[in-house]
Amino acid sequence: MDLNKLAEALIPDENVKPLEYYEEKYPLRDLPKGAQVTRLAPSPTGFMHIGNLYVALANERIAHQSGGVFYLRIEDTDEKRKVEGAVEVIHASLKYFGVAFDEGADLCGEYGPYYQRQRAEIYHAYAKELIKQGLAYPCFCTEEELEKTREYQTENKLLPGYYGEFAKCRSLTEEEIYANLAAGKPYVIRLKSQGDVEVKHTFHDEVKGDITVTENNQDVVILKSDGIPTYHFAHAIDDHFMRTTLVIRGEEWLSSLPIHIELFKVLGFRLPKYGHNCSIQKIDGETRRKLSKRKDPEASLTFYREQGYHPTAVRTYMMTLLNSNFEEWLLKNPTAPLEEFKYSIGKMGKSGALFDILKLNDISKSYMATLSETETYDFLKAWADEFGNDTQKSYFADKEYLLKVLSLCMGIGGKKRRKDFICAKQALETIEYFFDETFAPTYEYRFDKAVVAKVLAGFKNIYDAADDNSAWFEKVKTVAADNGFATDMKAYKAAPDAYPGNVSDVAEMLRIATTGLSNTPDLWTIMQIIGKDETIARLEKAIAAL
RNA sequence: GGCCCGUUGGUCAAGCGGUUAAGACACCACCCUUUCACGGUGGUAACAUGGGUUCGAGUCCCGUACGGGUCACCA
Repeated sequence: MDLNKLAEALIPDENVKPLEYYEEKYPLRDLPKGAQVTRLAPSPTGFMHIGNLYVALANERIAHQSGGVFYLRIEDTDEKRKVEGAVEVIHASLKYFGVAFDEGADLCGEYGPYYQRQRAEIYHAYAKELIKQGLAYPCFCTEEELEKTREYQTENKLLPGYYGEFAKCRSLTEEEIYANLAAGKPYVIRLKSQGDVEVKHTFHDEVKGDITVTENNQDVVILKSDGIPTYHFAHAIDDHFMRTTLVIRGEEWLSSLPIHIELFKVLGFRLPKYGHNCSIQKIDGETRRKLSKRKDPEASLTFYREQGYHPTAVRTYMMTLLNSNFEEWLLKNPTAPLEEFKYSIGKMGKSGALFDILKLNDISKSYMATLSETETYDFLKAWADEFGNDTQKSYFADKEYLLKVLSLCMGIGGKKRRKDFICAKQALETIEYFFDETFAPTYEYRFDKAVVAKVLAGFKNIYDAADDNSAWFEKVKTVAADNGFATDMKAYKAAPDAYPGNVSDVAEMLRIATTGLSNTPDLWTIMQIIGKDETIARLEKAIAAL
């Protein structure tokens, strides 16, 4: 068979350039020794998974730490999954979490285009070359035919797929091929695999260590019937010409690694290094599974923006999942920028980690406690402007008042900062009681209504907004004593049964009455902030509600 | 089902043939404290399982179980 003629019939020369052209156009990058070129290559589905951030962060760290390049390539070879505006979503959401690309889609760069659909010519040039070499061929099999052989294979417990004797179109005669073409039959281009599944090699994965990989024997499709490459083929071509040195990607790719190895080999390209990371999982009843786009809101990056998690907190949490020695570093360098941490690919977990929102919350709280009240104000305001409801937005009308509230809740000026805020949404919800329009208490006391009534009334009668903190507390004690509650904690602990309760319990009643909550910052300051009239009004309201 | 990967407290995890098996989150107790927090101290709690190899195994080997991934003209 005249392979040159076949290649020309399938992919005419006028549509492609000579191979040398591409090698010259995309030269080896001039980078310092040891610099890594990494990438993120998502499909433009418009949905950004937390796993995208995870793997993006890993790639970004490696590239920038080594003085290399981190770029964005859009894998838009699947028409069905494409969504308008998806690339903006990718940029916007990753940028929000502090991940920036050096080059790539919608940015400048010498190795583009960075959209795979725009690179058709390169794929065609190399597909043509493989055809010429007899390493690829057209396949006219229909979906039904493929389905039938698959059924036969499963029935007979054979390895399913298009390979060896099942690769019917491998042995098409020249006449048959041209007849099919003349008849206008749709076809794909398949790799003529040279591999043998019985042959195993050990392969060094940057994350998993030494693993065994079997040779590929599948005649995988490299060009679909619409002339668009499959992921596998595009991956080999793109990562070669974009001069990627290290591919960190999800472990779902591990099983197609043999295909990629063969593809790089037949194309004459040098294989990049690979690291396959595990996916983030979630416990669902008894079983753990991947965080699911459909079932788990926290799988989506937009979730964290909507909840108002600080991007740095999310990034910090991702780092703890990404590198096992990160937390230790963070403990020693609590205020250092995350970039100073020496990220190491070898320290990535080998097994899938469970997503732990409690841990995220803890990290968030600690991070929020490092902000000043004005930084917090700005952060909360930005969130409220975008996601808050109207009442939450109204909190920002009186900046001075809000700042006082924030400074109290954050423990500004105290010896140690409070850690009341997790995310913007939760923060605005916890300060609701400072605002009349959102003060909607459900009073839940741990004491008899009669006792509570006496305590509240007693306090109301002697309350004076002019009292300082200690004078104020003396009055709390007075009310406590009047109702038989212990005012001396030591005495109380020595004989707890001798009293109905202690000052702490009295303070709790007052706290619930004025805020609706049993857990708030310093009560005296709260009363100062909401003011005398409001304090009295709330006490009266609470008494009336009993 | 075949192939590949994995399995240390509830969770994230150190560990690289000899350790009282770190640390963090969560939980509990106590301390500090004029109330709520913060903080401090301490505590409960783990090497999936059965066989080897070895003077000695969480660490090496084999089997079993369980979990994950994958078997497309999707990425």
